[in-house]
Amino acid sequence: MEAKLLLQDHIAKTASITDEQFDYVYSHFKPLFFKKGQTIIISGDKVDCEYFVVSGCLKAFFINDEIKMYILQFAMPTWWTSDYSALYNQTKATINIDCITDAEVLCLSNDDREKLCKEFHQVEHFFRWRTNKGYIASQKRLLSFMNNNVKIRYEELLALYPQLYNLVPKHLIAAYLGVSRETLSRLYASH
Amino acid sequence: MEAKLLLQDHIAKTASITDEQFDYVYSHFKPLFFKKGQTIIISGDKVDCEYFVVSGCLKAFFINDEIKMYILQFAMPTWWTSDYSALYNQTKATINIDCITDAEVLCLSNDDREKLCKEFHQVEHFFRWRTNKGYIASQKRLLSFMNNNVKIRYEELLALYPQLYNLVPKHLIAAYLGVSRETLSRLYASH
DNA sequence: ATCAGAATGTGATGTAGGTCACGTAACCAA
DNA sequence: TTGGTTACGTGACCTACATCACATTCTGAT
Repeated sequence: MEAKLLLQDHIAKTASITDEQFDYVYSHFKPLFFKKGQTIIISGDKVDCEYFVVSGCLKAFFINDEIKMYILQFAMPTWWTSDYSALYNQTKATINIDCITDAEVLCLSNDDREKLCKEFHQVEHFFRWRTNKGYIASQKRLLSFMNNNVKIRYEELLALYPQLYNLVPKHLIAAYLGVSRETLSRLYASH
Repeated sequence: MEAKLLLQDHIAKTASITDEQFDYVYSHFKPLFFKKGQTIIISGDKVDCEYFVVSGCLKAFFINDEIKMYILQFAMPTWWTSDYSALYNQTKATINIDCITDAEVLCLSNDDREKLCKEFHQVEHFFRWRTNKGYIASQKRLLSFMNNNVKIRYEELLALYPQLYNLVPKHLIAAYLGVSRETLSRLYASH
């Protein structure tokens, strides 16, 4: 689907704004096209924008000791991603975001988001709900981390995102689950 | 501090509303007083409200297999708590909330929150930011879970909430860290 | 004051998952 | 086509933490 329509549909699910209002809102988004492997945010960067994924798949990840990688989020179409901690607190990025596949995203600056939220009550409403869903999902994942072993977490992940299995290399799935690639590999083996 | 003032100050940090507006907003909150050990939400309940802590300390926790407890949140004064997943999705509670100490809370129903958000743009603004901060904190805790061992997580927790050490029993701290009480005890020993 | 139930400490032992090492297969790019 | 990088599997071994068992406070209700 075209970027503009995808975003409009996405917003329409939680907020009612007119076509004219949406045109204005949309004018603040900048379409960007990335190739597989390209970097969007690197740790240490200044972070100005958040990103709405139109197509492709991104990963938001943290690198520890220059060695281990932990994936915070796979960002698929209609998902939003950024280093929100850096974005809202105006600090340097501590995580990285790059492209697992070729990707099209819509970029919205922090200033523009706040401006739009101020101008349109419905836009503020939309962003409240979006964040809310993210918060609930994050709590759920945290609980799963504490409560479930790797095998169950792996099955949960595949149930939630069946596409991932064929889309992203297994060692990235391991990095999302917070487990070594060897352990994940042995999990398959035992079926 | 008095409940009303505490809430007003808390909201004023992110949203500007007049005294008259706040009086109206506040009229939707119901003050509740609980004794140590009392239960606020039990798994399986219908969840209608969220709670703003005025004094005391609550815990939001999950029980697995009727045996193991995992603490999602210690709720201290000016914190909000509820089973947000159940509250927003209108499903039954999957977590419990009870009182670690005597506590005073202000109760706000889901319907009233949505009503107030609709009536006052600034209230919607406030709740967007509150949720945002929660989301960022949750992501940070998730990362810490993946990245750090128990000792570091324990030190992080005490750095963040020094009061906890004397306020809550150690086995609850263990349940927050997602570790057995024995392991936590041995951590102290090694100093 | 007393007694039951929490909370805490500590040893012995088990285990999930990490780390290291090595091999093979797939995928580009020149 | 070839050579290099990335992905993936698998064995041997290690370690952080869980579990179980029991002893020792501490605390709160009668």
